[in-house]
Amino acid sequence: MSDAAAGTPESPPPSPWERERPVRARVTPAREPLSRERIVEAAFVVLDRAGLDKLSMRQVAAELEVAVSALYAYVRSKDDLLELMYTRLFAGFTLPEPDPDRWQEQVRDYARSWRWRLLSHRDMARISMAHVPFTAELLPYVEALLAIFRTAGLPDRIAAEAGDLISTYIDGFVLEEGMWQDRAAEQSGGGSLARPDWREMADEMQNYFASLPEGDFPHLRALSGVMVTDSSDERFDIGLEIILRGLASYLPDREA
Amino acid sequence: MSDAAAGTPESPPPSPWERERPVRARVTPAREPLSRERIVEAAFVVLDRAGLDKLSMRQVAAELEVAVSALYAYVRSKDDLLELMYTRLFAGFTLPEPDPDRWQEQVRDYARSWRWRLLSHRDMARISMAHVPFTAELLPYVEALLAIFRTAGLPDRIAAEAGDLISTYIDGFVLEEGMWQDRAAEQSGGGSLARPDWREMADEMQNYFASLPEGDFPHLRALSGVMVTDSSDERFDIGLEIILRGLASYLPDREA
DNA sequence: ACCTGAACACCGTTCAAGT
DNA sequence: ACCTGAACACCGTTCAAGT
Repeated sequence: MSDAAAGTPESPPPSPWERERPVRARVTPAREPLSRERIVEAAFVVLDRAGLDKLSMRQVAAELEVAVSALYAYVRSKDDLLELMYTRLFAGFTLPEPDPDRWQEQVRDYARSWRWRLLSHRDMARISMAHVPFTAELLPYVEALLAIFRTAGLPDRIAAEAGDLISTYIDGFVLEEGMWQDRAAEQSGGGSLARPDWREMADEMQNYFASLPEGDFPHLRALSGVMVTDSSDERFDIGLEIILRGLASYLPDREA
Repeated sequence: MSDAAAGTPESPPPSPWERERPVRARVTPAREPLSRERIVEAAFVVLDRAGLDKLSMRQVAAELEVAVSALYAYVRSKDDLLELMYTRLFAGFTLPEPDPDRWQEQVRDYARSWRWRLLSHRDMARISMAHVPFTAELLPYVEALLAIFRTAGLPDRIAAEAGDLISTYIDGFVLEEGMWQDRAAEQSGGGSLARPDWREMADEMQNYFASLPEGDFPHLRALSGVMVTDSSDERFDIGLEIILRGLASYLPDREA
């Protein structure tokens, strides 16, 4: 049917309740209406406060002071909500124009800032691991990363794998970071307001390794000092460097 | 108190119920008693049938034809059970004596067989990702892997990171494999008896990439043929090779 | 249009009670 | 000693009903 055929042109006739809205007789502060955005926001609040294992639709609803069932008008399922959170973590993220002479630095920058994003919300790496960025909203990021690898001159099969490899590395690394943090938190305090006591845990772990029987665990004992360090930034960069060197080995020899 | 002080020497007096056991008047087949081993076994059965999301203490109990509460005499919690499953996946796993001349092959063998172990049970990679092999039972495996890297001549900081990097890669790769399988299964059948239709899915994904607008996704389009292949074995080996080459770059130059 | 209340079919964990 | 039954405090999701 054409536009002309539809009786009222721009908008459908207002429903009885819509008509009453302009009055704005809100004595009580009248919360702003629900929306996907507000739900996702509340979900992040619950996530940071309680962790992924306690992130429930009911808790999100409570955070919004709304009945649980109300959420389902905006969100298909809990899985859907988690995917929205994953997608939102990319918001405002930018990848540079590929520069073949600086591809390693560009990948390093990407990896570091993606790690920071993951660290900005509790258990975010677990959510990230469970998703694959092949949705319409996220494909541009995949494209931009592949652009860096391909422009650098990596063979196609390597470039295709490189994105996956780097992403898995980042997610996996941050996931583990989170596990140590959780363990430190539950050890030192028990409650939610316990500060991680990160350093104390690293010391304890080093003592654990160092206390192993010499005959059975020579290598673990030897590495006890470097296995668990208090600066995980350094450990992150080392793993990243290993991957970058591996990738670089596939580059056709470049002449000056 | 000494042994002599305790009235009955070897064993405590039998309880009333223990006393009745020798009669063996079992008309009904009388299930063998519960044990950690039996519980873990049942958990694997439930896992393979229903997946991790539906693996519940109640389902495990049902599998054993026992009340849920009975499990808690053998297992501290569901987390504890998952850890036991993780540990059991290592059972019988062996790592070779480190041979500096064959370290790359040794790591390849390790990675491939660990991947096969993960693939032997549904969602096992997700369970693996959530754990760290620093328990008393699993430390020998960590030691053996570190032995390969250190004996090969890798610097300590690199060797310490290498184990983590490889393990994360394997878990992450298999995790993703599982996600594709799940997606293929729910697409092609819906029920539990649906065969994955793996190839069909790969084709569909390739078409998806190939159908993207040329201007916006030149690299994804160019790589559509290699991003999703029907043989993930090959993709696994490529990622592994990238890591191995990166590690090898830290080796002091070896003379012939 | 937008939200609530109640219900359904599940969870993990505890604990008194049975044999 | 070993297990059961019932209870508690939760889940995700649906759907008729309210305004």
